[in-house]
Amino acid sequence: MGRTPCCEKGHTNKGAWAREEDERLIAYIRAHGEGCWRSLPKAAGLLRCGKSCRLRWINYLRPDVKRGNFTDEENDLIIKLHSLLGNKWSKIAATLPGRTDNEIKNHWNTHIKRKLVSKGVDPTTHVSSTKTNNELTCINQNNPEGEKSPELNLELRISLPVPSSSTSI
DNA sequence: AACATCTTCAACCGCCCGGCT
DNA sequence: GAGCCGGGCGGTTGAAGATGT
Repeated sequence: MGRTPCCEKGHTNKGAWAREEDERLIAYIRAHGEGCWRSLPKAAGLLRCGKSCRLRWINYLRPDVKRGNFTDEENDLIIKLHSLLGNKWSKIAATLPGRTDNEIKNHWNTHIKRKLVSKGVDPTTHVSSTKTNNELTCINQNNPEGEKSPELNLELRISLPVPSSSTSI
């Protein structure tokens, strides 16, 4: 309550981005880099709020963003990370180069979640629904935080990005 | 062919956190 | 230490396209 909105009141565009808006945003960021999102729209001549620009750039326009076609390896990794981290989409995205938190979140909600349910696995707890109540009780006692299902026997390694020739810019 | 229903995903909303004054 | 501000995050919405009847 009482919090000022993220951008000045007045007419800002909402909804889908027009090609011209994309081009303006790309051109501005190419020229000036990612700076202050709040002042960017005005500087770039866009009738958008800063948050909208940031989201559009990060999820769609960034040159290194990979879109669609999640591989089996990526799906497996997302499932493992979700069992460890829960809905920490940005953390999960950080381990998948070129993937954004928004895309992973969408992919989880539309594809992976359903896949797990069809296999009888609870997508929230990652516990198989075929477990008996006793088994579930044991699991919960071993894992009061509910962060990780022991039976998953995860082998997860998170490593820093390898400095490679792919350093663009 | 026309309409209804379902699915997908880009984008918005509001809250939280951390840096700055 | 307190308050403000901007950035970032996660949940949710709704338009557009796909599929079913």
